[in-house]
Amino acid sequence: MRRGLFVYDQRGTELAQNKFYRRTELAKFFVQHPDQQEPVRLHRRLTLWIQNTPAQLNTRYLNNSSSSKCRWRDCPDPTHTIQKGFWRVAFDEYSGHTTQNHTDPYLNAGYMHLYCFEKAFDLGYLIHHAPRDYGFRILPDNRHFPREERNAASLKRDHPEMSAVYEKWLNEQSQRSFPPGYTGFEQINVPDKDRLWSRLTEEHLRRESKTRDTTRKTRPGTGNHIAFHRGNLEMMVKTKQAEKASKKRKNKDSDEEEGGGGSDDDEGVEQPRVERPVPVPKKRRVESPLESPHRLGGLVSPGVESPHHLGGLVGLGVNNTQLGPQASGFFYYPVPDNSAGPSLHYPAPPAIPQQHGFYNIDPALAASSTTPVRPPPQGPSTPRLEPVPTSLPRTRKRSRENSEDINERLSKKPMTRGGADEIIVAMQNEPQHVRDRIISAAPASSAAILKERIQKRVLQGETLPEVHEYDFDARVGKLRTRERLNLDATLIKIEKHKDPKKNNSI
DNA sequence: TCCACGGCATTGGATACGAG
DNA sequence: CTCGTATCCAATGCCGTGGA
Repeated sequence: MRRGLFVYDQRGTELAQNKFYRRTELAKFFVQHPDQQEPVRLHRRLTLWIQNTPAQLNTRYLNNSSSSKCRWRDCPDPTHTIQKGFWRVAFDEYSGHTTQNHTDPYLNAGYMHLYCFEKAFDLGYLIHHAPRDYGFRILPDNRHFPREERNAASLKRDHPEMSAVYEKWLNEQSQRSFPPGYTGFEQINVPDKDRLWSRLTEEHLRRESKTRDTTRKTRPGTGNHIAFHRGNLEMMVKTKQAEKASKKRKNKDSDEEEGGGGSDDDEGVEQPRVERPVPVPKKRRVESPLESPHRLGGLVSPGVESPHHLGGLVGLGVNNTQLGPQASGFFYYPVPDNSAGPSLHYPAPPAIPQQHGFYNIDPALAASSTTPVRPPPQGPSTPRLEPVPTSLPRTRKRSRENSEDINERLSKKPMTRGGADEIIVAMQNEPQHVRDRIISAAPASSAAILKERIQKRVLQGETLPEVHEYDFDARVGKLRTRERLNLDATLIKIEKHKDPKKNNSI
């Protein structure tokens, strides 16, 4: 087995950024992880959650928006973005822990569009048979987390009726029959209306408030929204590409007109335009025909793809000639909500070693770089107050992050003198334009306190940038006299309240 | 008081463009 | 070439308003 196929990020939690996988590779990941036998992976209990794509949770991921990319290499979207409104599948390798909320439920090994999953695999078959045959589960995400206010990824987030849609679709799947040796990792041809992504999207659109629909329609825009593509990722991508090509064409036309162009028009005869080819994304390897049955005859055969295309699985012992349902139409139904099938015994998670937050699955193994340790959530509410370490080279990104953190501090009212001192330290490593940006975003009252503290520290002999190097006056000047007096009085009160012994000492 | 509705704000992704 | 910024667009959340 090829080592290094599933490389994790530095924290060992998530598949490496910008790494995308072929169908066969994903199947390997689901069925038997290359490192399954290693001690660090003993806790691995893979569950694929069918879920909503939550909004405003990028800060919860390890690598912001990179974490939530679709991991299928042949995803129709060249950017692999799973946009809000699309359904997705989360690869939760440690579901025994996340379900109990002992680990952060938003830190998963990876994600896929549900659209892509259904295009790449036989979802209906795998939901029923994977627990017994392959040792992983596929479940609708209906979880409630004890330590979360809500499950923003829940299938039922917007409408509880989504569960019924899922159940209905699942029941329909049980009517299907399969040839011997069927693995479920085949690509199948099914009309869109019979895909789960379509059923869920249609129900979602049917149940959404009129307001949302009206808002969508009245907004200026291209119209390539969910009510148009209805969850069809390929349609969305193609429409977007066509719009882009059209826009470029228009721009080119107008440029030519402005520059006295149009001379090479064919005698005024209107010719059908040829769309410009959409640029191929970089670093995307050209696949061999064997890897994609679409390239073989243009279409997947109406039946199923030969399991031989899944050559990698044969070596894993998951060629399903023995495991598959010998009696066509037989379906194995082990998966009511949140339960495990008979072949899946998920042990109770270890005791929680701390009152709050999440914990590492196996602290003893945390030192290993490949340990699947889930770090505490990178909550947006935890501002970094330290200055950027001087050992790291200063970059625009770091400066921006630092200035954002400082601005967050500055926005907290009222600011104390101690707080102002911390911010001054944090700003020291930043160049003037960054300091200006911080100050310009600060409330006038906070800027006033900062100015006062800097003046005091300079007078005490500290080597700080001169006060005039901070663009305070624009901010402080906005404070009227009465406001300044009020601020001063408030400040004194705060300082007294914080430390009565030290009051008046500043 | 509750609820539906409508408007606006926020957030995040994509992209073009410019600076270093 | 990389990184940062500005802008546009879509989805979603929040909040005010008015009617029952």
